[in-house]
Amino acid sequence: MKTVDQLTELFRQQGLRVTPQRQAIFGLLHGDDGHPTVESIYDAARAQMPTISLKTVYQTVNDLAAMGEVVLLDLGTGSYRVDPHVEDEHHHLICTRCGKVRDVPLDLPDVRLPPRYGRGFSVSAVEVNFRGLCDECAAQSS
Amino acid sequence: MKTVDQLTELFRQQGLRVTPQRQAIFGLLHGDDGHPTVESIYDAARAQMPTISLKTVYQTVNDLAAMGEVVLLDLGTGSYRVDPHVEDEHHHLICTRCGKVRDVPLDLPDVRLPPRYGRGFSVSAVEVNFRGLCDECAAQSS
DNA sequence: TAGCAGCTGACAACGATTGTTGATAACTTG
DNA sequence: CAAGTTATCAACAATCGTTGTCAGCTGCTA
Repeated sequence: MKTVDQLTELFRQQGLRVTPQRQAIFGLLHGDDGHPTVESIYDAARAQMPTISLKTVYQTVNDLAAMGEVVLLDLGTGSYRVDPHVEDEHHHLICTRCGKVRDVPLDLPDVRLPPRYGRGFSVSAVEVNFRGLCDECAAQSS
Repeated sequence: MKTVDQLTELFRQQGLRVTPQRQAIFGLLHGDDGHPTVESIYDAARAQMPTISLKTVYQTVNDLAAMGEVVLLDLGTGSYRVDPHVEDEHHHLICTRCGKVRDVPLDLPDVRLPPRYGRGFSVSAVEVNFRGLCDECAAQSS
């Protein structure tokens, strides 16, 4: 994830204006190594800037995703997860109960589509999802 | 996918009643080797039974999923895909444009979570998604 | 400093899915 | 075979996450 200044510069280069709201979101994402939902970014942003709207957060996050500075993950948890970690290829570990997501820096040269089954498709990405329970949720589900 | 008669028996064993609507859905799923959406099952069912409701289809599909006779896939295409193929382990090839899904009967003994990254999680499933464009969509996106 | 592109934020729409409800239909007991 | 109980049916509306609309305003650029 780039710094606030780098993202500011990037937005200007793209002809997008840099507002205090957007900079607040940049800062929140830069310091976050998790996979926040848009809603949780919104909550954190409101702590600094009570009038910011959820729409603005969605818009900024979508702009960042369009530039490739962030990835919007749809992992079946009901809402997008914003992944600021775009530098290295990695996969995900997902708690099926609470929705927690953890990075798995897994390099899988062997995970390749057998040519026989790939006919008629041009594959551009492979994603691997490990699903299970995190310790906290496993402890709860007594 | 079990036959209509097998599913009828299974529903009775579970204490669920077998209605004509449910049997129609059983028949549609048994003859389908694709990955229909709930909506498309609804459309097909209405051809036989014009008064069936979408809610009934959802309910029946959820019941089947709870029994493990079907898997509800959330592949980021915006709606569930019903996968009647539960006998063998397999993964999926997904067209990012039209949402078409194809089975990939891939056995991946090597896709295992490195223990180092699995701490604090008990993994119960691994899913591999190959994303790309099917030939029809690739031809369209000129 | 002025002007304007375009962002902000309140509101409502949207699609997919689920909850609620009166009426109806299917199993079960006699 | 008949009656009662119970769960399903299907219409309606709510819900959730996300996106569209639009008037007003703000920050860039000249």
